[in-house]
Amino acid sequence: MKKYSRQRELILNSLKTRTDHPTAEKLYLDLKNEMPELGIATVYRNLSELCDEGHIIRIKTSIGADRFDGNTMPHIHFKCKDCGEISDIYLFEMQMKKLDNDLKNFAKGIDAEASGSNITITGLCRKCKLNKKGEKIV
Amino acid sequence: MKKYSRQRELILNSLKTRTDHPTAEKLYLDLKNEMPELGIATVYRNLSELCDEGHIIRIKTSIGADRFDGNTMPHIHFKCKDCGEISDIYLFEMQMKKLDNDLKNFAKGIDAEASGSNITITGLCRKCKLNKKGEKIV
DNA sequence: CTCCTTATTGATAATGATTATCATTATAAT
DNA sequence: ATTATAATGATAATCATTATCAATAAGGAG
Repeated sequence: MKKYSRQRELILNSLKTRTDHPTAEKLYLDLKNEMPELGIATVYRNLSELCDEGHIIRIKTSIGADRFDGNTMPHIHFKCKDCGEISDIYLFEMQMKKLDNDLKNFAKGIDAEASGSNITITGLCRKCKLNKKGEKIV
Repeated sequence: MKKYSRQRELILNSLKTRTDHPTAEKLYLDLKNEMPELGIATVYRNLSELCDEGHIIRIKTSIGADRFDGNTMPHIHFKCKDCGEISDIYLFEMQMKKLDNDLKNFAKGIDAEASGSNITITGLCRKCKLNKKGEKIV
């Protein structure tokens, strides 16, 4: 039977309230301030469980450690090629439905049945776009 | 200055002709038959380079080692939740253009500039769908 | 409240995947 | 041929994550 734990609540709560997408280690270091006895294994363990249970989302990146996202509302991600930051992109319900429908049809094309999807757009974020412009001027 | 190497050619060639999406180790083991002196570090090294140069694609999976895809034609991936197999889904030019356009617009929504994307649909592949049906009958 | 079962923890060892190091070898220009 | 250096292969090192396990904490039952 599942038991309550302060650690798990802290981890989930923290992920639900912060809007960045921290790695397990970043989250561990941050939470260690609030709960110094916290162990890093506990963080990894709970993050994996919370993913399995669908309370949070694991984001694989092409380099480095996995990131975690407490926001389970359907959304897609944008990763900046320059600064590496990952941002959320929320779609309007209509857009999301259309996209969902498209993906389901693509899967049908190979006789498969879609149940989920993972979309990451890459490119330049707003900040890095501005930086690039600055470079050209000088 | 870039120099030719038999190993790199073998690796790239192999990936271009096979349609599965092998891990670095799988590829290494297969190629070791053709070239017994091949080292696994060489495989990892060349795979990373070939990715950087855009000749192949790295596929991150939610569990286990990265997979590599010699097919750089625009396409998306389908990963079966049951058997873990990764298949290619090719879109018609029209579909692809529409999808591309949609993604570019989503990025614009956060003032970002899209230059690429990574789409993986998850669900049940054809084979595993049939297996599931078989289970229910018995 | 106290006892008891067992889920969960934290420390750390182990693992898996990948990258770094470095002496040796292969490539290509002179 | 000679030479400069890119690339290799063996292996050590690193990084991220999971497994192990004794100690602790949660939450019934009596």
